[in-house]
Amino acid sequence: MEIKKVKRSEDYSAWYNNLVKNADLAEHSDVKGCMVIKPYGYAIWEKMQAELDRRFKETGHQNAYFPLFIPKSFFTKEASHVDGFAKECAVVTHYRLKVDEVTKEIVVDPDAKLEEELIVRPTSETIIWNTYRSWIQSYRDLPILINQWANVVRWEMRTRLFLRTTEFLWQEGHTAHATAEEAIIETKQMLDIYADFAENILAIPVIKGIKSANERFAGAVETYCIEGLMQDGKALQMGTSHFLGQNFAKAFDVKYVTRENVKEYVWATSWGVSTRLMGALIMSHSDDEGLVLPPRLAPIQVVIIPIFKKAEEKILVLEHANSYAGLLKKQGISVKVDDRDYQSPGFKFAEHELKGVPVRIAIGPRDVQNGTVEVARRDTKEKMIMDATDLEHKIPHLLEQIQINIYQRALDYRSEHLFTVDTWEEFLDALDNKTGFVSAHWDGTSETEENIKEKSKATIRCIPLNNHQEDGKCILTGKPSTQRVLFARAY
RNA sequence: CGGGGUGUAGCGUAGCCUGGUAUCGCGCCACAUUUGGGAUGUGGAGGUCGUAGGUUCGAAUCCUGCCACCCCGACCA
Repeated sequence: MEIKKVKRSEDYSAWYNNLVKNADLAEHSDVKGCMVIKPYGYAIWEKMQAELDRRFKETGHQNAYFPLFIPKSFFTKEASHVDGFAKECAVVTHYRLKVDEVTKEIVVDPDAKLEEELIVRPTSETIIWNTYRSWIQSYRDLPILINQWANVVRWEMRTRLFLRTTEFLWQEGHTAHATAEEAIIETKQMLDIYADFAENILAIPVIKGIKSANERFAGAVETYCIEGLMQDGKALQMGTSHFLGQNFAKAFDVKYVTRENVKEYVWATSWGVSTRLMGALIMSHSDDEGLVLPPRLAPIQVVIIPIFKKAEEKILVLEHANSYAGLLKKQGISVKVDDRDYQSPGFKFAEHELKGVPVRIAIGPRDVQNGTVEVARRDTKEKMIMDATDLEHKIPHLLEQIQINIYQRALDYRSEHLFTVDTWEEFLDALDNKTGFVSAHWDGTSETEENIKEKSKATIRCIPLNNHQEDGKCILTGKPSTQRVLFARAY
C-alpha cells in the first residue's frame, strides 16, 4: 500500500480521512454512509468500552439489551422526541424477498407487508420506557440503572468516518428514579464519568456544560454535555447526559406507588457516547506522521523492533527482545515484538508511528553488546538510549509521562483557543481568524441564538457548569445578559 | 436536496481533447543480495477500463441514460 501523505495544516479534512484509512482504523464500505471498522480501530473502541463499562458498573449500572426494531406507534408517543428524530429514521416495511418471475431478480415481496412498520432505533428511549412500564410498580423497583451497548441508525444527509455515520456504535444508559433530585444527581454523575474518561483516558480536556434549548436532546428537560476542541479549532460534542424529567414516564404511562401508597410518574435519565469518540481522539492528538494514542488507550503500548543482519544476530536479538517483552508484560504493559522479517526496520518505525504506538524500542546487535536499547516516544519523537536493566521501572513511568504530556498539550491548545469577547466584530474575528471557543454574552433567547448561528455559523456549545455570573450585553442584540456562554463552530 | 469531483489490477494513477482492447508506481509471488528511519536487482502473476445503450469496421476514448462513492453546504451526535 502506498501511503499518501497529506499535511494537517494544508487540508484538515483530507488529512483526517487519510489518517483513518492509513492507520488502519476504518474504511468506507459499499453501503452509503456506513463504515467498516477495522481490527485496529475496533481494538481502540474496545479499550474505550472496557474503561467506560467498568465505570458504569462501579456506579451500580447493569448491561442489558433491547431490540433493534421499534414499532412505529411507540415513536409517536413523545411529541418532541418524534420531532427530533422523524427526519432521520430508517423504516422496515416488509419481511420477505422473492424472485420476480419475469425479471428473475430479487425483489421485495409485496405480499409481505408488515402490519405495523418498524423503526430501526435511532436511540432507544421509547422501547425501553415501554418496557419499564411493566418492570415498575413500586418504589421498591427503583431505581433502575441500565446501560446497553448497541448500534443505532440515523439517516444523516452527510457522513464522515467516525464523526457521523449512518450506523454507529454507542452505549446508551437509561435510568428510572423515584425523585427528580435523584435523577438529576444521576445525570450529573454520568456527565462526570464521561469527563473523567475523556480527560484521564482519552487525554482530551473537556468543558462540562448545559445545552441551550435549541441544542437540547429531543424529549429532554435538560441536556448536559462535554465539549472538546479539535486541532482545527472546531468544537466536538463528545458525550451527553440527559435529565428527561417525567416526559417519557408520562408518554408511556410509567408510574410507581410511593411508600405513602400514592401513584407517581417516574423520573428518567439517559446518557450516551459513541464511536464519535474515535474521531475526537484522532483530531485531538494526531500529527502529520499519523495517529498519536494516549498510552492508557493504546492496544499496543510498546512495540519492540529487532534489528539484525545475519542469522545468528537475529537469534540473539530476538532472544533479548522477547525477554524484554516478557519483563514489560509482567508490568501489565501491552507489548508487541515486531519480528516480521520481510519488512525493514525503517518501514516498521514508520508504520507504528502511523498507528500511534506510544513507545518504540529498537534493539540491534550493538545494543545486545552494550546491554542497551533505543527508546523512542511517539508524542515528542524523542529518542534515548536506555540501559536494558532500566526498562522494567522506566517504561511504565515513561508511558505515564506520555499520557500526561498528550493531555497537557491538548489543554494548552484549548487554553490558547478560548477567547473572551464583548463585541460582534471581536466575535467574528475570533471565529474566523483565531478559531476555537468563544465566550460571549447572549440574551438567552432562541431567536438570538438562531440569528447568531445564521450570521456566524457558530452555535452555543454549552453554558459551562458553575458558570460565573456577570452582567453584560448580548453580543448580537445588546440586550442585558447575566452570563457568558461558549460559542464555537462545531462538527 | 443544491454545488463540485471521481469511477481503468488490491491501492494510487496515465491514456480520453486528436477512437486501433491499456501506462507507470506501490503492493503481491519467486529467487538473490539486504536490514540502526519507509531496501535493491532479476523474473512473474494480476484488468469484461462503474453500468446499460448508441455511433463506428473498430470505443477506456465520442454521444445518451443510469448507478455508486467522495468532497463542500443545508440537517444532525
